[in-house]
Amino acid sequence: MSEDNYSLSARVFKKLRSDILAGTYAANEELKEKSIGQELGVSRTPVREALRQLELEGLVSIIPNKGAYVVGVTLKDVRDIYEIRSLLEGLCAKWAAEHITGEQLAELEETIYLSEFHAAKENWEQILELDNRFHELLYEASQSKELMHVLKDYHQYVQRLRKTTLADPGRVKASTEEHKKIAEALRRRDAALAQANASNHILSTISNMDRLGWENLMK
Amino acid sequence: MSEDNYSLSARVFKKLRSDILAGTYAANEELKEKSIGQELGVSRTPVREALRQLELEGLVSIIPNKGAYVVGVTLKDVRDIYEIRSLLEGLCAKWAAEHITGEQLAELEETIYLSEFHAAKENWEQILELDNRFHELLYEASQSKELMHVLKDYHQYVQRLRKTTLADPGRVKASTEEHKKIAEALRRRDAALAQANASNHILSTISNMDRLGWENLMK
DNA sequence: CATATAATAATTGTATACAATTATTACGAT
DNA sequence: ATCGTAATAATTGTATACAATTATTATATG
Repeated sequence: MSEDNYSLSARVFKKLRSDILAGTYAANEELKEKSIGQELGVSRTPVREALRQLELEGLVSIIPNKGAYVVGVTLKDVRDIYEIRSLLEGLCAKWAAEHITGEQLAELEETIYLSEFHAAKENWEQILELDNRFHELLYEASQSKELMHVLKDYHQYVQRLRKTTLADPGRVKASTEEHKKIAEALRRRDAALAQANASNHILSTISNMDRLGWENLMK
Repeated sequence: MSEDNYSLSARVFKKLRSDILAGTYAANEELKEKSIGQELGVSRTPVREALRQLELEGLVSIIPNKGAYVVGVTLKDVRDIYEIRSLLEGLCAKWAAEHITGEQLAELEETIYLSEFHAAKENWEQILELDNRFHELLYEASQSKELMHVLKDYHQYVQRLRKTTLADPGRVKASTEEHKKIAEALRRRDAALAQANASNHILSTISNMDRLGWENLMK
């Protein structure tokens, strides 16, 4: 397990979440506190805390006095989440249009500029990082704690897929163009346009995945 | 604390969440594991598990090795959540239009019928229960695990306010009419209309709260 | 052989003990 | 008196011990 300075609970939580999302465990597989603790070299206590958190995330189902079971993430789940995100990223952009600062706008445009730079060199890691940064900036600019909270959750959720989809030159180019349109609308303070552009941006991600074939993406 | 057969962790979680949402604790107030455990007559273990869960819900902020602090729910938070819900309940109704069964539709209409009955008698408790039932039925009919998950979360979140707003004869009547419109659209399998009606239903709840004055609602 | 039931083991739930970290107090130097 | 620092206390983090519950096995009975 990673050797950073997070608590054991937090590390177990991250590890399990990542493994579940990566499909390491079969759906409905039982997660026994003892065995997981042994695998990760920790006691049951941090494992229990992690499992309780995963239950709230909906990745694990806990039956009292019985056990914790993996709730698999299906293709439909991911699709639904993108549909939900489409609406919420739209709302986020709308609110961002009303609140974004010049500084934030400049940062936003910088991520676009850098994306084009790294796209030419096919630096997929940096591109993914910049894409994350773009969206996180929008979340902050929305000035809504609640919206930021739910969107960050979903963002984590689909992180694994994003790695695949953003390693495609064609999609990166299209995605960057969509980011540009969002930024333009924000600069014009056109809330409705920003909303539509941001919403469509997520919808076109879905189309792209349809094109690539979800089955491969989900492995 | 309630004497049902849930685990201590679950009971502490519910109690703390309810207290935080009810404004029992001041914003940024520190929640010490020992004192909370003593108040509730349990050890630190279930308290810790509850606090970790509340952190994920965004109701508590945990600083490693320091402590857990209450994240207050502001008026703006609640407003934002209703805006978010407006979009998601719309999406939910759209999907429900595509998947709802005759049986579910019948149940939905029954809640409307019973609401009118209890409205006449001003049985606020039953009305709230029926309103909950109406929305939960929609969640199920959407056939989307993810949408159901997020909507149920928000539903819990604003539960306290709903008690107040649904104890107003005028609002109950209007709300029931809106439920009727949603059900009608579902019966016609008109997804777009169902979406619009459900979305507007939440928006009119916001208007109603504006009318009543949020300050009073939040106490 | 199939089934019911008692005995045993395994697992989760909770409390407590100890370790690590942070907060508070006491005390001395300037 | 103020600041810095050591000593002490309080709090969180983790592991372990014990209790309660559930699962498994063994055994008896028809």
